[in-house]
Amino acid sequence: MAKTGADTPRERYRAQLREEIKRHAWEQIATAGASALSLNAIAKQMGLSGPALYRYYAGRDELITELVRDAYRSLADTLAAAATDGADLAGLARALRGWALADPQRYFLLYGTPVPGYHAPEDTTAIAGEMMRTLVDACVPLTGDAPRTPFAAHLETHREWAADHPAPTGALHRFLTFWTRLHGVLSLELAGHFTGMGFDPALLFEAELEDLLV
Amino acid sequence: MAKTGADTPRERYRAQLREEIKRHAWEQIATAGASALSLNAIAKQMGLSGPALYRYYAGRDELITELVRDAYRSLADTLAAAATDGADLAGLARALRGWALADPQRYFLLYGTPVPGYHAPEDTTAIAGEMMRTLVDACVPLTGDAPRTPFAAHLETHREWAADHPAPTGALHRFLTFWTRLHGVLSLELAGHFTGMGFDPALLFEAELEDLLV
DNA sequence: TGTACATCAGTGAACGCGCGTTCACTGATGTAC
DNA sequence: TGTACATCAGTGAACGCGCGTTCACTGATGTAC
Repeated sequence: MAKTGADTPRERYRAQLREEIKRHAWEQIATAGASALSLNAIAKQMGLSGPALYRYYAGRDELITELVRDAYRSLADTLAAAATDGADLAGLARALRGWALADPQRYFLLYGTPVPGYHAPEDTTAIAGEMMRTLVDACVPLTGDAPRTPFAAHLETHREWAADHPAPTGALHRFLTFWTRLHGVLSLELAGHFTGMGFDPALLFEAELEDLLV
Repeated sequence: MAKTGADTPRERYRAQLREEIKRHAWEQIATAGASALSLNAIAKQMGLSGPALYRYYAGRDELITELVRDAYRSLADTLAAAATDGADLAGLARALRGWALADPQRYFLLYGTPVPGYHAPEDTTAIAGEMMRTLVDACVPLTGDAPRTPFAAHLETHREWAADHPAPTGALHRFLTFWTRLHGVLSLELAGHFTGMGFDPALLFEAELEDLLV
């Protein structure tokens, strides 16, 4: 019997209940937004009293932090899995879109309105970095002769954020445009700014993607 | 003396106080985000008791609605003013960026995480439409021979949203990419997703803009 | 210019609510001999 | 297999808080004659 490890029945039960709490939390976020998330409401929904949840999370903040971490983890894994399956940049883009559409509020928890005071914990930025690496990798094969724009020159001397990645600067530039452009279409779509306009956001997304692959 | 019109001293005072309330509301939003906006807190900040504000706004919702309207109005006016001053599409883009940077939370109030239940009142969508018209207008001179992409074809038959605007479909397409791409860079920048990466977001914005003008 | 009345800004008390969180406790589950 | 003890999940009461909102009121400002 390993002394470490979470495999006593009680520990399994604990882990299971932590998951159930998070499931209800996500439901609540999807329904009313992250700012409305309430421990008491979750407890009620689970048929428990409010204080019971404090056995599983130190407080509201810890729960939210874990939700953020899980969301980053899920997105990073989704992209990594697609890449492992041989997806090219277009495939990754569609994986991203699918992930976002599956749960818009989860997307907004990562990329939506920031809470002025809040700073993400260390490890989530590490996951974000992992994600970037996956995407930059997918950008490398597409990098032909990069155009000499002022920004390209600027990047040449400002690429510390990709210090652990030997990709050509052109790939970094492509990654950034990939990220910002798709985020642009996606977030406006998810926020409902296209509703009532009549065109199909999926096609706009594909058009932007097309432009990105040239 | 016109019977209509807001020009008695009392009415001027009323209007003035409504403005002061909104000023404090914006301050509070900038500090803690829109979801933390509280009438009581505003009252306290102004040296008034809570209920006093009900002389000026029917409630929290009415205040927020007016803030949203004002934000749309401000952005639409900023763009329209730039256009009147002879700005081209690049000029409008920079006006947009300036407006966003001046008060990020105001930008996010319009384009950030949507509150799942909320629907904007009629007139704000009208202002949004006015804004689009300004931008589409600026796109017209740039429309050369539009490429025959699938999305361009789709737009050809799905352009009711610009029904009152005789612009060529190419201009509509350009407007959409203008909007989504700049929003992409801007919102990631404002949300702080570039901090710590080392490069200058302004240059990335300019690079995207450059690409848009070709 | 002065008086009588109406308007209206702002107050303080109160209501009901839900929040996060603490605490002392009960009762069930698991462990050791 | 049975007993004695430790662990720990969950409860209910309580605290303090701030919220939006209502209500009956006071007192100052403006209007009419």
